[in-house]
Amino acid sequence: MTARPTLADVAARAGVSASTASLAFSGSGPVSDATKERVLAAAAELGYAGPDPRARSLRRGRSGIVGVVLEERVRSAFLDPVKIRTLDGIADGIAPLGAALLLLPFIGGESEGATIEDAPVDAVVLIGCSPRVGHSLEILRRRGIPTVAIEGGPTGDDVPDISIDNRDATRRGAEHLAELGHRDVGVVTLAFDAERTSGPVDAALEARATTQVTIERLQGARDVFPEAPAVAAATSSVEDGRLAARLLLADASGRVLPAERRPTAIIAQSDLLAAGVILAAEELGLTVPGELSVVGFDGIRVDGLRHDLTTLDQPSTDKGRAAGEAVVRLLAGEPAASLAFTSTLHIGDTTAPPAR
Amino acid sequence: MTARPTLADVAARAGVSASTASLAFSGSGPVSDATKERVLAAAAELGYAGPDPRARSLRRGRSGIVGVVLEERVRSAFLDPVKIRTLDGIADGIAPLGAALLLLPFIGGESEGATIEDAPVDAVVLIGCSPRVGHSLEILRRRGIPTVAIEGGPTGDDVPDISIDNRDATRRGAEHLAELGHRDVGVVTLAFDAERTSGPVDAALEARATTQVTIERLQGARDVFPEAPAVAAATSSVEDGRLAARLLLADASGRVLPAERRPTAIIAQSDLLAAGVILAAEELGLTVPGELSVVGFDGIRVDGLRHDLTTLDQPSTDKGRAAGEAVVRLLAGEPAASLAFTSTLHIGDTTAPPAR
DNA sequence: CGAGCCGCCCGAATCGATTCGAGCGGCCGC
DNA sequence: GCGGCCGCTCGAATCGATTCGGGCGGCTCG
Repeated sequence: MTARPTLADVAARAGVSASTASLAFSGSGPVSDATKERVLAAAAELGYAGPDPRARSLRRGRSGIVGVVLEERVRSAFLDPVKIRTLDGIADGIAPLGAALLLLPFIGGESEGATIEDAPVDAVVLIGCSPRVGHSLEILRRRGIPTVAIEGGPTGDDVPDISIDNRDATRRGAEHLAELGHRDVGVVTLAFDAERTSGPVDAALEARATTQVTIERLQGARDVFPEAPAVAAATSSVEDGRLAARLLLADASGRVLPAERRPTAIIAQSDLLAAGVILAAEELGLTVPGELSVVGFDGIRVDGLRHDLTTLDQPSTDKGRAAGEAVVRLLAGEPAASLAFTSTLHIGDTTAPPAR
Repeated sequence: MTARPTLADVAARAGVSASTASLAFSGSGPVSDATKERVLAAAAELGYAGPDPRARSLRRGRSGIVGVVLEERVRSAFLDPVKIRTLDGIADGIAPLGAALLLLPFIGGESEGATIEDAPVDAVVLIGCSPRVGHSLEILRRRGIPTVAIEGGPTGDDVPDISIDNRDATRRGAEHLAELGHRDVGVVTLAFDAERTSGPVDAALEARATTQVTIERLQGARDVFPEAPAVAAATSSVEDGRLAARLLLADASGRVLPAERRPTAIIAQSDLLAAGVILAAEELGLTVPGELSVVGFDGIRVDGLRHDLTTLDQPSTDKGRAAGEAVVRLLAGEPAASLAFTSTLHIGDTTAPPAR
């Protein structure tokens, strides 16, 4: 009695065949009420908990699960408000499927268990801003799993990409700084490559960049400030923003640079990075926005930040929802197109005319 | 060629049997290097993407997936910082498994797809503070799925429960108010039952309560203020906190009650509710903490709240991690015990001596 | 009264991989 | 030179449910 009862056991007890028992459970086939009742009664007596989802999904070819690839440690994804909003939107978008969301860890780790190469999913959403999208796409294409990307960069015709106007939006932020009178502007960027190389951005790094978002946003800044020095942060976090900003504002020994040798404004490619930039500035005795203006990207509220950040407000939830809806369409066999949203410039209290 | 190749196709092409091909892939069995290479080559030519996870999990009896039951809409869970911290901890705790996390929607909806009764999971974590735990437990027990609860209330010996000192902690918060001189204290509670009945709490509602956390925290408040009136909120949100607080602070027409007829302090059972209480107070023209002291529970930072909330800081992440570790132990066939953490009182700027 | 039809149930194939025991050469040792 | 052992490969059973075609008995209509 240790083994869990199977449909066959139930059928035997009810005195019917396994096929009939199956029909009785799924309710679809032509089964007399009396028989169905007998099967249900037998199931109750045996403590049968319904068809095994593993067997069912093998047979049906559908598992009712949609994967979400976070392309980084699950835990750090939970700490990123943009990701959470996006997840929220995805959950909303796939609601008509009634499917559950499987959080897939980044690949390349030493994980034993479920990864993108090996998970029972009907479809997958790649949440980008990541250098690994290319590799993931290849695996999914090979497995023949319908896929939707969010900020995936160039994905090919078979994979709809939900994105925003990264370059235009950043340019609008840069123009806002230019109008205030800023001329010396620095940029703190997201990661460029899979190794998440951090530090000053040079031509070599730009050349081997694989993250579309980083590049587009940098281009937007360069559209207005072609000479702007840039520093890459390893991750989108307050701490890495702080470290990157110090490279723009202080010398090697950690002393603040003289006013003529440091930027009067910094464009950060995420709000978390911007919060780190502000933190670094204040640590160095610089006031914001008096001595340093800061522009972020995302439009989230950063926990613990005392400022109303000037930033580019992007519709994260809408992006997620659109991705979810695209998944639904793909699973229905319909085509799904790529889609681009627009961000709006929110002017807070972290930007002002430069002191000099 | 439309059909995806199977292991049998690969085996045929490599000129070996399916069993040998399987061994070649899993790498464990005794297969000569030459054969393995031939199989791998054949797989590459055919574009075989590895064993089908559905078939594999049917045969192996393991899916490499751990379910997390949020017991409410996925989207609202993402909006609750406590849940997110807990998820973060769970992801950390099950890391040695390399398993992915399946977000299971609350049950009872009209979902077509994966739910707790019907999802290919190896184990499940129930995240509680919810009235539905009892029902969920029953289903999982029936299915024979190892389960760990977080704040699940009485779960039975087979299901470890990870909890905190709800009653003691709330009592410490209440004592803090008593020491400040408060005598008239109100309580805004979480939901009591599956219907999430909101409004004034009476004996009848308490009698049919199914949510352990709500009861324990209420008891903690009553330990110090036995007569404290309580109002239940439908969900742990700022808005529902606001609505509940108005029932304690205003009359039916929405006018603020005279000082002698309203509490000088309110104990809220979550920080989000506390934020709503503060919002309600300010809307009614009451100052915090001057005319109303507010105590929360959780120790999160509430987005947009301008106060440093006095609250009971609970180790949400640690709770999640402990739950994850318990899952690992259960899956290894080892016993896992229940565990209780303790919260610490954080005194912020929302509590002060009463005005009168 | 007989043919046909309809409703209900059963058998068997199938989904795709894993795993255990058996078999088959070849090589080593006696 | 022969028996035994070892290493590799293969067959077949199995995991548990779904599904399709067929068949059987009863009812209806001609």
